[in-house]
Amino acid sequence: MNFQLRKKLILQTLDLQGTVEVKEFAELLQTSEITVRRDLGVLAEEGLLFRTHGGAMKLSLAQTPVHFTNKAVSRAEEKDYICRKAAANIEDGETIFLDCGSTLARLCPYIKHKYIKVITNSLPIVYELMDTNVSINLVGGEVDMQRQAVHGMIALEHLARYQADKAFIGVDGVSLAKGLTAASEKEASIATAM
Amino acid sequence: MNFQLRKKLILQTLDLQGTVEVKEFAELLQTSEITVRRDLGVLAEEGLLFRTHGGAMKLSLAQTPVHFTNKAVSRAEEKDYICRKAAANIEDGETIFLDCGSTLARLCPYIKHKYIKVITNSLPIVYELMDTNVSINLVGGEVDMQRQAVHGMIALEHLARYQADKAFIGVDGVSLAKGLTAASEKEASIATAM
DNA sequence: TTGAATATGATTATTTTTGATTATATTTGA
DNA sequence: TCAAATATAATCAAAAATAATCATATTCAA
Repeated sequence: MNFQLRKKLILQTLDLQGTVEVKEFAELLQTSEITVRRDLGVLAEEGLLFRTHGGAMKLSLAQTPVHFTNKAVSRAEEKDYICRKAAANIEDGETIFLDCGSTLARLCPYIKHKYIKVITNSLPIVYELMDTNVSINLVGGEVDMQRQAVHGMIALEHLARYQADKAFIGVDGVSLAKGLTAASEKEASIATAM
Repeated sequence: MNFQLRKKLILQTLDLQGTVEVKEFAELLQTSEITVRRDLGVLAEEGLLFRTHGGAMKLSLAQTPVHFTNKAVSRAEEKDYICRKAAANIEDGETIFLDCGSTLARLCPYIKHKYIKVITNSLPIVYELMDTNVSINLVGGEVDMQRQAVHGMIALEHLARYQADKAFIGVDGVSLAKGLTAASEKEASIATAM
């Protein structure tokens, strides 16, 4: 019984049962627990399963649905710094465009007490600004579940009907040669429209 | 039964029932109450549920303002009955309008597995149908914080551009003399447009 | 055959998970 | 408002799983 075979069996069982246990597998494969652990470790490293205490789970089982409030933000400190700087440029009475994205969502705590009008396509922002002084205009159109934002042609048309004092947009890349860049046409078109 | 599995079960039950109790779950999961409490604590920390005394609540139920929550709990059984009846009339492939309101929001659990297209102005509905098979078109316009819905002229214009197979609308009153009535012009205009 | 590379197993610390216990806080009902 | 009932937090201890380390086999090539 070599690694390849064990790997195959582990993944097969996982696919069938959803979970496997180290003990159970050590017995089944006639090997030691530490070997099974090592196998699971390698497979987890390869992204083929989710390692748990005492065994492993199928990836699809381990994933929890993404919700508005629960996004583990990377570079949180840097983003907060940017947001404080941005918020300092927003004054009462202004109308501002807010793009979708994790950085922009973090802007909310800094502006929620201001008497401003926000036009946005981002659902997390709408939720963050619920029950605050900010009045919100939500861009309509197709809801992109993954990005938790509204996109598409209708959204662009909606934006075209409004005018704001300032726009705060998210970008995925910055370079001297190309300037600001986005990861997809969806995001780029909204940012451009704003 | 490890943490990941318990987590999965807790979230699943929460999604289905809206609330869970520590005692109930300790028995169901064959574990101690303190372990369930710890699990709920972790999940609350991750922003996946709202912790209550003695158990936990679904975020969408807990987060909504008092007004909405109160409406949501009253006559829950009757509303669920209506929703089941309504859901039975929705078939895969259809496009439906969904009005805002507490009754309509309760329809979501019954339709989330269907392959349909929903056009709505209700934010709780968008939230409930996030990460489901349903594709959502969100009506744009002014966000009414109290109703957690989009209203106004732009919303009506947005609606006018779409056509659906069926519309499910909320009403505040029924009488032989006046027919269906709404509590405000805002709600009435959206329902009429749909 | 030798020796290096790899795989496996045993042993021991260390970490994680869980449950028991006691003190504190919250809820509920009179 | 108060007191009983209930739930929770805090602390500790035990059990289980894992990591780390080293030793032993196995394989493969020169």
